[in-house]
Amino acid sequence: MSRRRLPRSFYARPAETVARALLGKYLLRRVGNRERAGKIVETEAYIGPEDRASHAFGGKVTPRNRAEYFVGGRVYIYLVYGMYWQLNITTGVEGFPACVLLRALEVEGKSASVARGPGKLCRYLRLDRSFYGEDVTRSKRFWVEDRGMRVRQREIGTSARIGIDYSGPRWSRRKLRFFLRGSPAVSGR
DNA sequence: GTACAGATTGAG
DNA sequence: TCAATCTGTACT
Repeated sequence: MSRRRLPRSFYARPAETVARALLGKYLLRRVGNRERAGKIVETEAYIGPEDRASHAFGGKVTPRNRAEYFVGGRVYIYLVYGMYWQLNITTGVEGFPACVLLRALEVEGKSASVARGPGKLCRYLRLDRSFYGEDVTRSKRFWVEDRGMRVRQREIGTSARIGIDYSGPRWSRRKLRFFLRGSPAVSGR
């Protein structure tokens, strides 16, 4: 099986494009001499300073969200509800705040629910604050691989993003969530 | 300093 | 339906 780490150029595109393109790719996490891997089946795009649902709405910069402005291919991770980590990978160019939220993985040989949902995804891959700003194009402990899986457009479902009702009708309804139709690991209540 | 809500989850 | 649990942010 071909296993190619995704290069910087993959992430140097609009968040919406990258969010779609990440479906069917694999997240790899090295823990000691073991690896944990999972196929990405659900993502969301946060597309820039005009996106009311984004932590960087209006160009806001804080200690927590500054990584969202990093060049495409770096980790923006933060804690929600005081207990769950949320993994994002930045997209586009340095200085423009856009990213993709990784919401669910399908893990071979494991229950479909093991990494179903952004909090559980981070728990399964053991990702936390120490990965803040990690460069996934270079990191030895965390990266994304293309294993040659082809995803057809019609296999991709879209919907409004989850949990961002505070962002107003225009942005909360926009279809910036992407998922592989039929995957048992896709979240949703 | 204090109050409050959040890109969620699992129990009841 | 609700509480856990804690940080960033707004406001006193």
